[in-house]
Amino acid sequence: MKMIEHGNCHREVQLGAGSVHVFANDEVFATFGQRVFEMAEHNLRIPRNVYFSYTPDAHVGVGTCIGTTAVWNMRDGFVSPSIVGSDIGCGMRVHLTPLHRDELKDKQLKRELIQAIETYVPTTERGQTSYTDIPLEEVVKYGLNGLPAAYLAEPADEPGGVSRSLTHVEKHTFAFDHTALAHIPAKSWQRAWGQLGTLGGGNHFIEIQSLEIADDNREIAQEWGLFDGQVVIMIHSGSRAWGAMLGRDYTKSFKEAMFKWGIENPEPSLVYAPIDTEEGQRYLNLMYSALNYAVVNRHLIGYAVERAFQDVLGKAVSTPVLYDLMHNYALEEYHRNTPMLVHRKGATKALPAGHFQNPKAYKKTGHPALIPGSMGTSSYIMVGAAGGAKNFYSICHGAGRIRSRKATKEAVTINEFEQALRIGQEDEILVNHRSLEAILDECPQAYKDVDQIIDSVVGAKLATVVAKCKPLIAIKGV
DNA sequence: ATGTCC
Repeated sequence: MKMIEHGNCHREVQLGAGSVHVFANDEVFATFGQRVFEMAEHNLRIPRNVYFSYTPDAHVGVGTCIGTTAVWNMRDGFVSPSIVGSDIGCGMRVHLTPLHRDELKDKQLKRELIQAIETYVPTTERGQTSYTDIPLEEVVKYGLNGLPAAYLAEPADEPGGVSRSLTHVEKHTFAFDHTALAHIPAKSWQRAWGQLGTLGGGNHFIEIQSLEIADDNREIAQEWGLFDGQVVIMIHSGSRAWGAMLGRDYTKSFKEAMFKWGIENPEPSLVYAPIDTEEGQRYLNLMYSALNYAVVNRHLIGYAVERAFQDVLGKAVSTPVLYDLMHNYALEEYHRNTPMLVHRKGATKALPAGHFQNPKAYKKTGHPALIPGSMGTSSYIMVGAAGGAKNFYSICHGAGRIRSRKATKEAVTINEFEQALRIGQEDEILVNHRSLEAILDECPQAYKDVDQIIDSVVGAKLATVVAKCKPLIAIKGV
């Protein structure tokens, strides 16, 4: 394998059709299997690629690895539903609480919190929305701005300003050509309506965590309203069946179009089309609808968790949002003075201080980049560094799987899972599931060591740590 | 990821 070393934690691996930039320390790089590079090689056969990279959490996915950043010029580029991935708009959200972890020591209190959260956020039923008053059409068209005003009642940062719910998010509305919505069957509308504000399964979660501020970033932490021992709410969810349906349908229609155009690729699940085609445009427009859905879905989960906190701890508890951002999408961004389509599949944008693309609230510091660990290990709140420019400001999206779901179920016992959650010990992580059997494939042993992943991102000067988030409670769907 | 093959 031909390789150029670009300095700490950054290698450029040269393959037949182009190069993949890999951001990983030596230890993580050694875990990258041959199939990951084969996938890069196949993805790089998509014409006129401008940039292709892996973050340290990269692992094999359908058509394209999770942990990919792939860039084309808007003018002559390609869009790929496979590089966006199936959970369009999947992402992270953190809400702050005024509580210190010492106020959540009581196990009974934590159990009450779990129960209260589960009354508002269905984790076992598939489509049991508690928001029957919310019109889905407004949500997919206008995102957070499509919600009834009562759901955006969170106070503004400045007197007379707009709700933090609209200012402390990556984007409150993704605008697009709504005529594309006419292609969506009634059944899909109905299913997605029934899922608004629900968590979903797999790696999705609600966690209650406590913060450890990083010494080097105390000023930014203070600016963001973070303090040592602070209890925060971290949410990981996506666009549910709405995005899954679009991913499935467009993979099929792109495949037919590729056949028609005579485009071939050795990767059977990798589909793509020029941006400037009817197929490309229709997919992009509907992808925006899924981004709108996903942002609203996480917002409603956050809204519900606040109600649960108030039920258990009193009405005075308020939980303002810190930030909401995604790690699965393709969006137009300006890089090198050129409009480009940046695909991120399991990759998180992390802009540094002063970058023009930051939301107003975070222009000065850079925006928070929210990185989940696995159940039982820490998550991280990071901030982009100037060195991130070389990777189009992409960092990791989590620990990254090291074992498939099937392999995990075969390799790890319930007892080992319990040990990883420190069940029965002082710092035990409380889980909503009575039996861990149903979520065994989500055990910490299924994931890479998140600290090695973070070390790689910091080592490559892509971002720095603002706070480490230690889990107190983990709520998972099935 | 997804009422995971109506």
